[in-house]
Amino acid sequence: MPQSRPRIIPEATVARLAVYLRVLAGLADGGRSHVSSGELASAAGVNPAGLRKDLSYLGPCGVRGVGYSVAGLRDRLTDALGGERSRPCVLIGIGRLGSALADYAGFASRGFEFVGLLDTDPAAVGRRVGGLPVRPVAELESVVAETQAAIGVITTPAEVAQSVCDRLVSVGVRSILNFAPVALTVPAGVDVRKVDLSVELQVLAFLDQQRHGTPPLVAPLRAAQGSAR
Amino acid sequence: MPQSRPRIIPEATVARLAVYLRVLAGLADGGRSHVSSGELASAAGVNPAGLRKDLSYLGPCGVRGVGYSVAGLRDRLTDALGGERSRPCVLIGIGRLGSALADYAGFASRGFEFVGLLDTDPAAVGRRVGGLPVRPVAELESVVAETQAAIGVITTPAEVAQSVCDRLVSVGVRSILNFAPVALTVPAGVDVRKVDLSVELQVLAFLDQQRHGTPPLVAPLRAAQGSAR
DNA sequence: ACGACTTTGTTCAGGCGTTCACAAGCGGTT
DNA sequence: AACCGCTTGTGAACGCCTGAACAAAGTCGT
Repeated sequence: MPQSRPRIIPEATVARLAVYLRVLAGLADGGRSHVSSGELASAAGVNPAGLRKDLSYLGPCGVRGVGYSVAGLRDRLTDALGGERSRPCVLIGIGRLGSALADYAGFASRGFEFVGLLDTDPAAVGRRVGGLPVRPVAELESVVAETQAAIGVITTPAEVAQSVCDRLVSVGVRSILNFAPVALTVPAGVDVRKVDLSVELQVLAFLDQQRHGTPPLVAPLRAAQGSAR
Repeated sequence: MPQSRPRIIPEATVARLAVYLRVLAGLADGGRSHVSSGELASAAGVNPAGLRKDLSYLGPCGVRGVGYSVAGLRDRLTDALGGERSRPCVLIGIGRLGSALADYAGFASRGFEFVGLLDTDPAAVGRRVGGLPVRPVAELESVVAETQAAIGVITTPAEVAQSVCDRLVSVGVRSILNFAPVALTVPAGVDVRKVDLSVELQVLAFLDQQRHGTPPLVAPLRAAQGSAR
């Protein structure tokens, strides 16, 4: 028997699998029973061949000549991405961004449930956000212990992000989503993903400048060089 | 003399340059005059050699044996990423996430200024968010024309994101940052960057399950897989 | 029942990004 | 003035991911 199931899946593929899953959920709601790789790829914004390669990491999921069963593939992807069980998350830093995340419906529908909201600001503590009371950040350790939170989301100012991260790790959180604009250092065995909104805008600005009207910007020290394009 | 200046800069490098710039700004505030690649790389969470390679796309920026001038490198990066001029942005979809972005201080400090906030909800229109009044989305075209907005940020529900995107493109916006969970299709010459919060969480969930739930299946040839990232 | 069409799954080559290792260059010291 | 240590900048190898072509397989029509 081939034990080819637990093939290692590239991280880039995992991210796309999550996108496919969302598209499939929409198709299932629309009553579709089958999809071709071409249609799925177009809806997800990727290459059809790449999509088939991504899915092939899960083993054969489709029927040749027909396509993929929407419900079947959805279930298989759900499984591969961690099942349907609810994943408890704690969120530290209930500012505007934190509040927005706390009651973003897109999380709950995918099995991510916020079970703890923490903030240092006494004015924020006690407020209810998304049906949950904000608690003082001093209770971080006890909240994680009570709720068995598996994922920590950091939306604090940059200065305190590392200390919050350290405290999360110390009580057993191994998955961290970081919105603070700093590079967190964590011990091996802990996964950190960083979302950096300013960087996204700055990449767009760079691409626009590069493509559009590239003025011959040159360092004042060196002589001017042509800016071909 | 080599005229190697307009080397193409990989997009991944551009994203990291933005991170270096932020770290340098912090160092400059702290009064530091010089940094080594090692220290900068550690603060940015990347490999020192990779950092030097990234910077080398801009031409020689450092002094051998000494390091990089904090102020000098900061200015050079600022220039490379589009200068210091303010970039006007419009934001469509003033829900909780949109409101959070609208007065996020991190954008303004990097030259990104929201000049138009748009929403369909009549209850939202007229509210002031971050010192700017919310206007009806019907005025999208005129707002972009008035303000010469260069970047569009979409935080609408998924269903209307494509139509908003089309309208932005039709009035000349060439850079779009999309928070809606759909793949936008745009004509050539338009750049779209997508931020997908659910996907980030789902990747974390997958990595956790993979590491935590399957010890014996996959051969741990590379033991102690560190996940520094 | 058979053939042809459709669509998947896989294999192969190409490009890109990352990492390591070394030579070049500058400042400080004797 | 020359040497030495330190740091940058770059060239090359490695691995990963992406994109395209091909074979396998199942279904529909006749």
